[in-house]
Amino acid sequence: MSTEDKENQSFEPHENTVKTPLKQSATSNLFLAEIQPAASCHLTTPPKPNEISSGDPWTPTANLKMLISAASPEIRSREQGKKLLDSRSEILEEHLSGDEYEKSQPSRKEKSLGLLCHKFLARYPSYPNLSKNNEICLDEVADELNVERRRIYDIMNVLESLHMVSRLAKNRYVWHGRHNLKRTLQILKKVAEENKYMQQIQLIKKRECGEEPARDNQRIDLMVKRDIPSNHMDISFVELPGMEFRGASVNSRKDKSLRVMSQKFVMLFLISIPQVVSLDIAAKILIGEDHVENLNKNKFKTKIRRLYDIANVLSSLELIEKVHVKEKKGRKPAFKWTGPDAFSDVHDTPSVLTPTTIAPAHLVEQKSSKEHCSKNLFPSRCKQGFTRHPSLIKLAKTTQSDCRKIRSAPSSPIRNNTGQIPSSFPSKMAQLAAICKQQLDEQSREFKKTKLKLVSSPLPCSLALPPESCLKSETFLLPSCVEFLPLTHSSASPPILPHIHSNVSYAVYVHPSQMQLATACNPSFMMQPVSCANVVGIKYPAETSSKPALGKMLTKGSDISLGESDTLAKDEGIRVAKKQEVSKDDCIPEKFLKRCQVVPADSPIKKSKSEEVTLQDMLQTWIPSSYLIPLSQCTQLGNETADSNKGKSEMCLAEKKSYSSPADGGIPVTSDFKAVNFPAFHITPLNLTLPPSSVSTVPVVNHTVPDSEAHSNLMQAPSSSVLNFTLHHMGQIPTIRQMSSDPGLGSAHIHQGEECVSSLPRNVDLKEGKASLNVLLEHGHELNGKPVLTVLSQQTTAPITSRISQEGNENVFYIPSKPAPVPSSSSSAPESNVDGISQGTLLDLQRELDASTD
DNA sequence: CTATCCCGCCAAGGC
DNA sequence: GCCTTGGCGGGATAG
Repeated sequence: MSTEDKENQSFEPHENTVKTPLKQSATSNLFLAEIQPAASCHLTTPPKPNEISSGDPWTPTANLKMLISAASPEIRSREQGKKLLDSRSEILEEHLSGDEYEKSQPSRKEKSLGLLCHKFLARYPSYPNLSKNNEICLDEVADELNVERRRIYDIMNVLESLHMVSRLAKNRYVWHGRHNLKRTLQILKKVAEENKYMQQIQLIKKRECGEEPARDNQRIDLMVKRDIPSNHMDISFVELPGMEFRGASVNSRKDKSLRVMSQKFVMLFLISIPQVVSLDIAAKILIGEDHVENLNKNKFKTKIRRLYDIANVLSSLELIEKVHVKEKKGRKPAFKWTGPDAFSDVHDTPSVLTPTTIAPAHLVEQKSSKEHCSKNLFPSRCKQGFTRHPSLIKLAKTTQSDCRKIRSAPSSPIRNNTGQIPSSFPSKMAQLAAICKQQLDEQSREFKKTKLKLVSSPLPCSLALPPESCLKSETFLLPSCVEFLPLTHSSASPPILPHIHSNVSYAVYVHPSQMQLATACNPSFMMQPVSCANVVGIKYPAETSSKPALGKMLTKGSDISLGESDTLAKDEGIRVAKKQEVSKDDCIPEKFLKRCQVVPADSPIKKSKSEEVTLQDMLQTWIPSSYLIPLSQCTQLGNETADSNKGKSEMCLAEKKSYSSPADGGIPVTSDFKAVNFPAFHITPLNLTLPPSSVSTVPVVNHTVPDSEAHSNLMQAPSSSVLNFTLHHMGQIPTIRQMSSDPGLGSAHIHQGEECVSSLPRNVDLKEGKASLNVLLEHGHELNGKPVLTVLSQQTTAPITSRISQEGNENVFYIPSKPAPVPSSSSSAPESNVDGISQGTLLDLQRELDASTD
């Protein structure tokens, strides 16, 4: 805590604050001093004057402390800090009379857990940038807030119960903010319902208010146990799917009762109507679940104490607020839920709980997560701790390994990115500061949303939205910002596809790995990377030419299954121009193989033909990390699209969507969309000098990749591809027409199964390109006369060398392969391959295709 | 007086 | 054995 912290706070003039009435100022200053020891000395006062002052005889404890301090430098430094305060205390004591001194002590309130939590929360944004380092070092926090670590643990446990933080390692947590909150609440509510908490509450209320007011707690306990399904007892910590394993290895304690208690407490609110829970009822319910046969007053008292602790934190989170309920006996302390509403049925809220664009295999994994969750919730009567599903241990290790990798990357603490409240505030001011801080965060987020809209980068609309509302969305999304950064890096991203408009041509960006994966997993779906651009032609089945469902496919949400895609592949004859010749063993990640196993190609799940299998389904299934790039109307995007999508994107943003990465090994992850403008350097591979305005019109949402970290994020590559692709299309990049071939890329482009080539290309050397483009053309024909798919990928570093040509009436287009790249270049500069398609090429292609469809 | 909850002891368990 | 973590309850303070 230093001056820099003050500087980035809007509460800078805290000096004035301490000029409050004298009596208050004493405490205030002390309070200030307590959390800001570096502050001017005249304001500082010791928090613990009675402790170990130099003249006092040493108590055994003090002696021990000294010994410990001597042994551990860290502790020593901590103790020195304390001593400093203590010495200040002495000094102050000398100058103040006993009475004054007592008054100078920070009041109990100023040391409350709630206030501490406020201060803690003020340090972090409610909705942090998930791609940044959001680590929390407990030592630092404790130091800066000038509290014992013990108190921080209390806060962390409650926050952890809401998945606002997760344990990363010893002494380290990750701040998630409220990104997970709604989802957590939904899960908790569902668990509460399954757990019949409502009945328990009613039962206890009946006991209290009814004919047996004097029932002893034991009797109630027995009643509850008898009336409530037995399997609810000993609910373990409710994990959030996708977060099960975070730091699991360091979650040594199996009985983190505060976390569990906190969750249960929250559950009570979520299922209560009205959402008011009195402490004693909560305590009784919580005790009841703990098999406390020998329930006694002390147990109850202790429970109440803990509930106060939890309630304080929840109050700081503004999830509950203190109220009093009046009863016969008088008024009882209670709390009212003021947090967001949670819809209990997770199935009904796919946009939140269920990935909207998940691949089929992921559904299976998600189910596993749910099972895992319920396993923890209902651990078959034996007390079960924080356990890991055995089948996912390996994945967890991978994830953690990735976590470590990420953590090892240069990063700085986020401490200052939101500013801190100057600690030198009276409690009310500090609370106000915390609250204002949160509001500012909110405003900041709103501002980002607005900005996002202005750059015409609409987000994918919620599945809950009527598809029509998104039909005009000319945007596509880059990989979603996986909520948990390590996962983001470690796994393929979920496919975030735009709402496909049948009248719009699309290109599909496929991540190189996905290219291989898709072909490996389903041979019937072949893609051909066309050289530098890795343009892959996908033949869309003719049977689906009447695709009314293109726009509504998103409504299927999580129902998208392999079966659909498989049906599509088999029944409707997906064919691909070429199959990339790749050794599966070489390039198929284990995860994906797993997926393939989980969902065999012959999946019996089939959909009736009446139910349209859509292009998007197909993509989601086989190219989970693909992105649709609308080819048409790009030039109109600037205004119309932005306007038409303004509201939609807002709506989309309003709800925190969670998507699961289909390729992350089954660990569902959530994502949060954020608009990030293309950093200028994304364009650099082309050596373009684009005015910001040009970039701003690019209807691209590139989230998760902060500019500063783009270099380390795999997902940034698509950005450049996409951007340049769009720029090509928009004609902002001069056309380069070249013929080339691409023997490189380590993958041979074997032209096979090409049934649709109706004419030979002018340049025989470019059969590969021809095949690919031929398919492309077919796409156009079959989707309302528009070309639909061009699959872009990026694996090369060679410059743009492609060309499109038209082959008479057949409209056979070429995107020839590029010249053989330098073998070693394939891994050097992924962005430079952006140039895969010549600038005017796509534009030309579009024009020609448009013309051909007339 | 009750309500509230700070405080820190001390044990569990990991390294 | 040290350290982190957190259960726990005494007892102080607020109302």
